[in-house]
Amino acid sequence: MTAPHTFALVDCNNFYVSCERLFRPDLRQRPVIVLSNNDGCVVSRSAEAKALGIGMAVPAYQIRHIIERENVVVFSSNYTLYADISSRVMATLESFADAMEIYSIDEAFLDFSSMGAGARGEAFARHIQQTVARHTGIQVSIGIAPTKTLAKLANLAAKKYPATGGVVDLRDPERQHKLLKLVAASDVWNVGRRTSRKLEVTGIETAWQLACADPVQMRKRFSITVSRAVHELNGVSCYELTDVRATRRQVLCSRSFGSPVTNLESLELAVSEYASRAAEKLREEGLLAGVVSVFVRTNQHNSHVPQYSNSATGELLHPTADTRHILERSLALLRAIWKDRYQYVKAGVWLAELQPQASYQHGLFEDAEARSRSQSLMAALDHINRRGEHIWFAAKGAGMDRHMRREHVSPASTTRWADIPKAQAK
DNA sequence: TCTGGGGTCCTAGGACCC
DNA sequence: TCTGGGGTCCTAGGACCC
Repeated sequence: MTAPHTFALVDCNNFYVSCERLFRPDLRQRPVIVLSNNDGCVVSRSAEAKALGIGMAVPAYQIRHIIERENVVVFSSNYTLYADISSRVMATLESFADAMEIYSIDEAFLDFSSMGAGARGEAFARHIQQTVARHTGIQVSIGIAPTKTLAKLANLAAKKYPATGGVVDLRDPERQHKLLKLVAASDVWNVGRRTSRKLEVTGIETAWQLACADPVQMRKRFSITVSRAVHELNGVSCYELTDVRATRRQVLCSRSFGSPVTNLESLELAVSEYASRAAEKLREEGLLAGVVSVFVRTNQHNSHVPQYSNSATGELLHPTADTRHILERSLALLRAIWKDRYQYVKAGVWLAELQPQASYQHGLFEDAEARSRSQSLMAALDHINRRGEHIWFAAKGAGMDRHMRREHVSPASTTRWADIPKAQAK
């Protein structure tokens, strides 16, 4: 018999808001929110903002009255800052377990399985909490359990009930049952809005009822995902720790426009930008792409406007990370799906069939010399762009970012010299 | 007027093969 | 005229996550 798993899910509290507050301690008791790109939706809220009834993912314009009446502090998202703080948090967490999976910018699963019983309980979790806070200023919540799904729920409880001090150890079955009866089925990991509505029809409303369901029946009536959720709620682990970076399947770069775009030239400009950025991401991770897709769409939220949405996919001649090849193919694909007389609000570029550059065997008819020249050119390009003196290929222009709304952005406090706060000398 | 961006996994159905 | 069955692979789209 194999030893039972122990997973810890560590999740940063109100992550983006917490990052902003690091440099604005004056905002500690104030309601603060962070908006998505284009200042579109709410993506992070302080406890005070949640208390005002501001929901997650709510469009900003719908809560304008609350913002004004309650004097809510609003930030545009500053991903450079958040990524930087995130990597500091993750570096700290890494030292506490043999294996770790970075699940998102503000969450990581730690594997406590191989650690001694004493070194994986509540006291150890509090030690992790304190260390992260001391190193980064960020508060985290920690849920401990025998499956990832239960660890997620433990984390939810740690956030929901202040008396826990942000740590819940859910290894004890009695405690599991108690919690499952308190939370809704829709709070379970991988049970989204769609599935929870269907579950309700069959009389399943709480996590406990879901846990009591027959996994074989759930597999038949719903999906393998729901059946796994049932197993995991019963302490049977279906999801192992995975190395996300090593298995990455796609690279996507897309953006909504600040205002609708009607002419091909503007779309070409946007797609060029996204293709360039996607190619850069490929190179950052040492990958090559075999396939590229381009998509465009009109505003699906506005029913008064003619709707059009389309995508096109094409193979690259050889697997490549060369901006020029990806750009050329992307623009050809865009022209194939572009139609006149529509108001476009979004476009994007996908790269797929990725493989590590290191293991790539080039084809018989491929020009090895050209490939080596391409790599040198791309390396030079990346070097210059990292210095902040952006250069680009002719098609790219000065970029669509000019059109993006970003009215409340904070300074790049930790990544740009000029923006680093200065200590006052007395 | 104003509704994000970047991912993964699963499924159904079609093409194709023997 | 009658017109199988089983398998694999691929793709588009859906559901979900943060």
